[in-house]
Amino acid sequence: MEVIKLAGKYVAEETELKWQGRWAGQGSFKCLADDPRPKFYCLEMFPYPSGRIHMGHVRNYAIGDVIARYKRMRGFSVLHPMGWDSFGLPAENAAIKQGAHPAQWTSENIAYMRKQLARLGLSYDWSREVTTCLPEYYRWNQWFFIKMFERGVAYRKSSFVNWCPSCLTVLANEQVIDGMCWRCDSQVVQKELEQWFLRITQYQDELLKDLETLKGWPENVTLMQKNWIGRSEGVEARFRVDGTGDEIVIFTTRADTLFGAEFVCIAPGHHVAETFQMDAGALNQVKERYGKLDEKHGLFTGRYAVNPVNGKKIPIYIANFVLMEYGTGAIMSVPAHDQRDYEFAAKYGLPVKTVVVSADGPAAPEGKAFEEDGMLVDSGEFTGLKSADARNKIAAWLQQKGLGRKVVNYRLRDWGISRQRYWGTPIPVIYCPGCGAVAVPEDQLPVRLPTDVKFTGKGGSPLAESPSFVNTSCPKCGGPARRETDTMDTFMDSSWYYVRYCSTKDEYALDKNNIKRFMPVDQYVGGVEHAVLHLLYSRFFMRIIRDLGISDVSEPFSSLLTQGMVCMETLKCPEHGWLYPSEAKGGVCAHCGKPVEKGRTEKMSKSKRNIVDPDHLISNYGADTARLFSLFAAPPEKDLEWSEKGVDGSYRFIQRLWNLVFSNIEKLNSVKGFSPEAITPVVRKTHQTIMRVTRDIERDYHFNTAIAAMMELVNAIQAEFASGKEDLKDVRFALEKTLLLLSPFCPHAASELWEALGNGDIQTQKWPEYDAEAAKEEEIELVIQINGKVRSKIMVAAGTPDEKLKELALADSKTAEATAGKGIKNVFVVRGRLVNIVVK
RNA sequence: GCGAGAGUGGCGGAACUGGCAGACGCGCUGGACUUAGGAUCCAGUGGGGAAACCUGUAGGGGUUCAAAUCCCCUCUCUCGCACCA
Repeated sequence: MEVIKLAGKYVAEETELKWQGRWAGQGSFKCLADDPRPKFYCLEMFPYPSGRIHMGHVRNYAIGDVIARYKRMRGFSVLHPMGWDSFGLPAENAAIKQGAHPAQWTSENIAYMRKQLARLGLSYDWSREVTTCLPEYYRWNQWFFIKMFERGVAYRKSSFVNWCPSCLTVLANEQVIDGMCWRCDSQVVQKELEQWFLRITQYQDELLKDLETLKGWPENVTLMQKNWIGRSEGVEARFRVDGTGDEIVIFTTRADTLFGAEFVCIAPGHHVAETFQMDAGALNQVKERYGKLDEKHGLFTGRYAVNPVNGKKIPIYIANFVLMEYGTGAIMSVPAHDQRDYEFAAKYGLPVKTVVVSADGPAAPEGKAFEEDGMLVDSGEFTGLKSADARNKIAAWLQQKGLGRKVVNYRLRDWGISRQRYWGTPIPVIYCPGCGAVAVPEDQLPVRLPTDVKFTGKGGSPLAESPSFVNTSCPKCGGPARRETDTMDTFMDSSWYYVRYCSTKDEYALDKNNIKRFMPVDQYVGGVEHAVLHLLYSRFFMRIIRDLGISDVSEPFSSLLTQGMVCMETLKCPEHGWLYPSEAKGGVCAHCGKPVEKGRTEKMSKSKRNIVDPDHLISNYGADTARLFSLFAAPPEKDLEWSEKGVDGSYRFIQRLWNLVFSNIEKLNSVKGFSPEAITPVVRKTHQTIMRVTRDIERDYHFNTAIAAMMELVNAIQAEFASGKEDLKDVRFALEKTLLLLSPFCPHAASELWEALGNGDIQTQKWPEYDAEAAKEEEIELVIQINGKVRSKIMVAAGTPDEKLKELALADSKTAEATAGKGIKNVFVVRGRLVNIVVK
């Protein structure tokens, strides 16, 4: 090893394995709850164990690891755990395809990926590892479910659900994207099933309001949650159905347009629709187009509704664009002031009555509804009021007459958690013919997944196929009973795992003291794709945990960093389609020799084949390079474009530093223990670099500029050596500080070089301090502008007063040249930087 | 359609509260050392020009002594929501 080093060749693997072995052996990253130092909880979103990590993981975990290591050096007791979000469909699909049991498939994947993470040198406390598919974890999912069931937060109802005919399961609304399954892109259909729901809507106001307290979250994420919750204030108004005793309750946010209602539209599933005698075929047509975006379809019911404000009889339509799930499933249609109603009225030849006019601004363009607020006309006693005022007065009027009331509506719906799948947490409920749905008693938890299940992939819940699982006795009356055979949405698992990490594997899962010690998470790092799903469910769960008296915390994640995607150029062969980079060497297709077309840069994905395998990357360059490049190529929140050449650059930087140390190792070690005697340029640069790196990390983790600063310093050190006039004490000082700064980014190389300088373990070192005085330049370059254009630059002593700067600038020969014959109108001085002379 | 964000060299990206545009890296050009170089080191590198100098941060206008940064308009791209009444 020594020989290799002296030959000036940086060999990453050897060094990295050495340090990884040492850290593991010493338990370097164990976090103890009774540590007297202040805590810092640094968390990255745990992965689904799909088999191998991808570059997105590398980036995510590199970011988190730098933060964890930096905070350790800053004197925090850092909790930095890792685990596995290990329930879910792929394991089951693999079982159907390959016959391996999901448990086996999953644990093999975990074993492999754990090694991959270790190979990256990530500083995790593995004694807290969480694996959600293990009974010791998922029993707590069941426990939470029971607690929610007892409190009425978990409940059962029959409802139309989003059904993916390919995955053969129910999807949450959040998992339906443009009418397609989020996982397999199949068209989602509606199916009626008995389902378990969690009453997240009970917390909707709080979840909305507390978004304001999340100062450490990116605004776009809180905004997405806000829109998702979708609070809107309006009124419900009751429209009597003429000739029957029925009523249709509509919801509107525009009570000011009530006098302009020309018809009423109800959703195809609305209960009043069933009372009407209608052509079944025509009704079915509307139903088929329900929720489809293309065109509006309606069916006149032959009935009329009575507008409560003016007694006007208006036709009732069943319309495909009215959603059953939102509001009351019925609307009043005001074609003059709502674009959708306008289009509907145009299609079916219905009247358009204007009741709001613009006070001063422009009227609506021809063929469009006027949707702005304005002043009321033709609205009885409310005529002449402004919209906002009218909304209040009309609402009050309705309320007083018992014809309506003010309401607040939410877009958010309760969370359906039932899944007709095997590889998830069994829902701990027993159905007894006498007692109904009964929760499994706590002391009988966990309800384990049975192992005698066949994976056919055909319909229904696999658990129903296991008689030993299904048949049981009622916990209440002891009579024969059946178990619930659905399993839970896997988002349950990830909604509270961060709480589980607060205790080690051996400790009680919900230890209050541990949770108090570590919660909330100080820094959470993950992909923006979880902006609503996982992050909203977690916020909901934390409140459940709070209300169960386990914690005082409401918000689980104080600060959130959403890292950008890892992208790469796509390559395409006209004949063979997408190509891996290795199939396109030399710009031609490896299969047919045709020139390769370069496509646009897109998120790395297997289907587009624009991927880099972390294993290859690490075996070619090492973990330090992989980490360094993922942090250097872009700031964390932005997308990162992967570039092989860029990786070379990062590798070369480490190598340069490495060579700098080892080719001067004896000289450097001859001054061990000495400090610089004066503030020489390289010493000053060192202080400046510490300042910059610290600032860049503290300011939203701008690692890319922090790394750039370190590169500058290394370049400066190199120049010192190259000059042949280096002061050994100074360069040793500079190198040591560089290694300390670099150690969170490239921990292995930094450790090795630190040790080579005779310094022991860098892990135990503090983050370096800088001396602001020493960082100050003695001389500054004063920029002299004439009329805003740079005309000259002169060196002046730092701290020169403004008056003197002005004098110097005016005395400058180039200034004289440029101002010759022109009168000086004004002179502006920017302290210590610039003088701008304004001439005629 | 609504909402959010972004547009800077050949490329990824810098530029703190308006004050030298292009840090750092890649690429490229020239040179050194070499049997060799896709290694390493040195120098150069926004565009135009021999030079002084001119010009330049998507496009157009404005504020200012001074604008990538602030204001208005236009264009393009990315993301989120999308018949939510």
